[in-house]
Amino acid sequence: MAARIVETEAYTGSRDPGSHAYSNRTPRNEVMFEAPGRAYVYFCYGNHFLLNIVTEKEGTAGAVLIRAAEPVSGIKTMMKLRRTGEIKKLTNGPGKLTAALAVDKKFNRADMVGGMELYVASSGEKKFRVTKGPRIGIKKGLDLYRRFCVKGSGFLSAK
DNA sequence: TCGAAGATTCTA
DNA sequence: AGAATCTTCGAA
Repeated sequence: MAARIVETEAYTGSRDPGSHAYSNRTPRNEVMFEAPGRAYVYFCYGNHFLLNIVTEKEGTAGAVLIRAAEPVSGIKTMMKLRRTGEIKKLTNGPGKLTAALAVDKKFNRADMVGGMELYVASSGEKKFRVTKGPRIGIKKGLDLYRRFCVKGSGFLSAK
């Protein structure tokens, strides 16, 4: 299965109050300080996994949260995993996205560049507009406009 | 060791 | 609008 990422949010380390890596380096956010291109998967609210991609060089905390995507292939499988028949609800939220792609804790720290099971690749597309705005679902760092989405996509997160 | 908070989602 | 649900972190 594959999906086209349409919405992301950036989280940096020490300067970003909304980031997990803001205060201290802990076992959980450890991955954010490691080599770029890794996956940072984190379990939240007792029910949901959230998928991030580490972006900054080793030693500097930074990651990009994948908030929403547009299903491209393997849609049947995703519907099974998500238990819904509506394509638009398959991956239009960070927790839903991980459920649809079967991403869980075992992918934490996984290589997303050269990885086999989970990886990111360029679609080659260059004709789309990106809009930015305040991030969603957090209470700190709202003054930082680090949410980026593909303008006009019908697969953006619900909130 | 305990309590509180959290980058969410679904249901009533 | 509110609950479900559980891991993680920081304080005691």
